[in-house]
Amino acid sequence: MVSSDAIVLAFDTAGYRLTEPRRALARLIAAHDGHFTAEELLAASTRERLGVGRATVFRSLDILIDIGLVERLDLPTGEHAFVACEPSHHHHVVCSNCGRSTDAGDSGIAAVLDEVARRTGYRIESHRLELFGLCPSCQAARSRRT
Amino acid sequence: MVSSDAIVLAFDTAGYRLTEPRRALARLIAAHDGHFTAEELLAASTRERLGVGRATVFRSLDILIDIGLVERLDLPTGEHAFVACEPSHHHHVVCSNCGRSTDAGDSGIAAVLDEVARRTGYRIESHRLELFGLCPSCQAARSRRT
DNA sequence: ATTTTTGCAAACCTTTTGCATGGAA
DNA sequence: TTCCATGCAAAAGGTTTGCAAAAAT
Repeated sequence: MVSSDAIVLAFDTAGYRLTEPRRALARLIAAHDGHFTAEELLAASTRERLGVGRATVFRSLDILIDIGLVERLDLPTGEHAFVACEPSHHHHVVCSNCGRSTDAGDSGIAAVLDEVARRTGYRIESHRLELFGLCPSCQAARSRRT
Repeated sequence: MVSSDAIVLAFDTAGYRLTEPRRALARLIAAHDGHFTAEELLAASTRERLGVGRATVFRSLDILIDIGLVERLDLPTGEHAFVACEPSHHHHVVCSNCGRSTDAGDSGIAAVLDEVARRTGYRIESHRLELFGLCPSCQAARSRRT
């Protein structure tokens, strides 16, 4: 969970101005505990009459991705979505039912990268790992229903 | 490397009709050894005057993804691209310089999935791993130039 | 003869851009 | 007061859809 303040602070630290639209988006993003699309963010801002324009949503997301506070996801459907995250490691498990996401830590991925480099001769520069599945509470809900 | 014939055969096996546009696309896809976008495929078909329409390109790619002969990639830039692949394992290393792709095998990913499931409690249903880096020949080319 | 597939063009959806205005430093 | 950021609306991409014609079975 990333706090609204952390996002605002990150804008500041990175040398961006603290504007009302950015504060508003920080709040909206922090309020989400799962992934969200740009459109959803825009819709939320419209719903609460925050008056943040479409372009600003995209521009802010770009900045946040740059800063490392938001990560872009590509859902299995091909849709683009985003999740807020701590600016360091980089893997999430996303619940395919409720959309909530959880940090997956390293879990041995570094070793996989080394192994792939060894086998293929490629010099690995970047990677993306996206995991989808049922979170514990959706599993429970599902078995309750059966 | 996937052959044109293998693709045509796969259409047949899966119960789709063997049409001229599909044969043509099979040839074009097999001719690519790196990743390609839908637009590039369309451009290639136009260039060779194969008269395959845009819609058919997208429709055929959808089918091939379904069958498992083509995989959708999301490049670090956010662009959608595709690669032909054997219909089983599922990881590629893509050269960030020339676009060529190579099979990365399993390399311990199954173990990572187990570890993530154990740590997070999620029941992992699917995952996507995309690796980007310099292929051996681009590495060589680069060091030659310095 | 029947059913699938196709090409075309238009519709759609998402993201980006240009530019004058407004706000932060 | 200077420069960055915003909103708007239009443009640009990329993908999908409706439909009548053409091709495969």
